[in-house]
Amino acid sequence: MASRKSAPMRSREPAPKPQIRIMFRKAIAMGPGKADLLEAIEQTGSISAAARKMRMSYRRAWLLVDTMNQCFAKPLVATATGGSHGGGAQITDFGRDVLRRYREMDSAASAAVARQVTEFTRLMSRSPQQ
Amino acid sequence: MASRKSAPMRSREPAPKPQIRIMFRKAIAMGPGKADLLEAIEQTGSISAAARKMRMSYRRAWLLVDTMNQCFAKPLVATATGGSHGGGAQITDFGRDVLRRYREMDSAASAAVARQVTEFTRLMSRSPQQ
DNA sequence: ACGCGTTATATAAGTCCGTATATTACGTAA
DNA sequence: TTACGTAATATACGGACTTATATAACGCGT
Repeated sequence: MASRKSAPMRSREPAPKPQIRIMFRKAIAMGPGKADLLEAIEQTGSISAAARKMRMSYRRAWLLVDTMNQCFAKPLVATATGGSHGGGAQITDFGRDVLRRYREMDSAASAAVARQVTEFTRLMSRSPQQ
Repeated sequence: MASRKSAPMRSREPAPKPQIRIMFRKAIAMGPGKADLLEAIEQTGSISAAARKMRMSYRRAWLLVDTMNQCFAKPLVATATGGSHGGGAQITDFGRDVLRRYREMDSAASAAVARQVTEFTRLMSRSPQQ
């Protein structure tokens, strides 16, 4: 038998949804994961707390923030070391603007294909793969 | 210094573009790469020739086809072994319909966010990262 | 002075994805 | 019967990504 690595595992219901990814050269400047991370940083006030909330390693979260900050004209996240709580991170006004624009694009794209996605779903498999 | 794996390498101009990915459980049932592979199979008549054309291994192309065929209600690609040319693969009528619908969704989503993407581009970095 | 929590960085280990390669099965043509 | 090109499958290897872990720097509170 083949290794079947590509076979879809049963995990959750089919949820076809368009994804918006803003590419900058070879890097993903903004996408679903980075947008969620930005919101988590805004809510928690630090990269490490956001990472814990999103169940990812601090290193990965830091790299995602680093990529975002480098891809855009100005930082989306401002960080500080030391202080009463050891430091922290906050989303900048510029970052809030980028996030808002991204969410708007995501909504617009989803709305534009909503009906087609529904029709598409009917074409997909129902029986569990062996 | 950090490993900087996430830093964007200079390769080509920024080309922000929304990507449509149709998820089926944890697998990508249809996306840009699979759509292109379907077209290559249609043009060449075999998985192996399509793989060569797309500069990917036969194994990868076969796995992508396997995933597509398992994610949908009916096969998108029909294969045959043996015969005058050793066999081959062809896109089914169902596959053509899925591909057409996917292309339509992709166009609709791109058109819906075209202007916002243009504005977004202005927010991105211009200087090459160090 | 010391402790604390975070940023920032380095290193090691494991996982996942991809290519490369080899093998078998298959059906038609010569 | 043999040769041929492809599908289908298995294994090994390498690279990229992810986590885990450790360490240093930092600045404020006690």
